[in-house]
Amino acid sequence: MGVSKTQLFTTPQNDMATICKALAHPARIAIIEYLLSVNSCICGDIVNVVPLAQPTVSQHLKELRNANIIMGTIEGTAICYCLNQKVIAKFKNYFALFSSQLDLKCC
Amino acid sequence: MGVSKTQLFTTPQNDMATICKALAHPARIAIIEYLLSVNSCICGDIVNVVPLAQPTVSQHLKELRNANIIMGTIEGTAICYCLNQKVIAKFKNYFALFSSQLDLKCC
DNA sequence: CTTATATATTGTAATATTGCAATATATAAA
DNA sequence: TTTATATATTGCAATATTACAATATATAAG
Repeated sequence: MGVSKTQLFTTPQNDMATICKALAHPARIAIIEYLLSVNSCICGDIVNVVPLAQPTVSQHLKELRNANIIMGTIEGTAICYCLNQKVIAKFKNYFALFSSQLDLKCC
Repeated sequence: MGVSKTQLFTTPQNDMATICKALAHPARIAIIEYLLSVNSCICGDIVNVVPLAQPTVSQHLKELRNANIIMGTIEGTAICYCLNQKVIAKFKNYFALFSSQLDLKCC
């Protein structure tokens, strides 16, 4: 039907899927890499970092905001964007847990 | 247009986006969690673990296979599924790098 | 107030994803 | 060979995603 049956899964499962979905596009990966590379919040110029049209970048930023991966605050004509450390850390811890369980016996 | 402009981004960026996309559904997260919980390869019964119809589960397994996150080998009437430790580890290391860079000065 | 700049929203077309019934395939058991 | 079991594939409808032109909004500068 085109709609994920989210109600059939646990909240943590849905949470992880939501974060992954927000990262499931190279433009959004590029945005996050840029935010990490400057090691601070940045005001403006995200549009220049991503090789897509301005409305498209704005749309990708919105998805990252909706997933709580970044936060934006208005700063004059520009908008200051920051990573949400909590969500990124949560994500990292989840996969650290994954890989710590990865001493499988076969294959 | 509905197609991601992957050629505009780097290979690592596209790789990460591809892995995230494969994990961007609670059913696929559930499948991976199950594979981790049994701490081995499992033959059969994945369909019983996910509350969706058999063809739908088969489709989700295919996507995980295409993204190289799991591998399946035929074992009689069943199929043995295993996690691909390399890809999971790559993913984990990527986000470990992310979080190690997360000592931002502001926000 | 007017103009320039930065970002968001709307509308729309192309394509992808999700879910499942129906069906196919392939091996094991009888 | 026939039947049962496990998994995959096909076809289709509903919905979501991606991209961008056009337009809107909002602040700063003149």
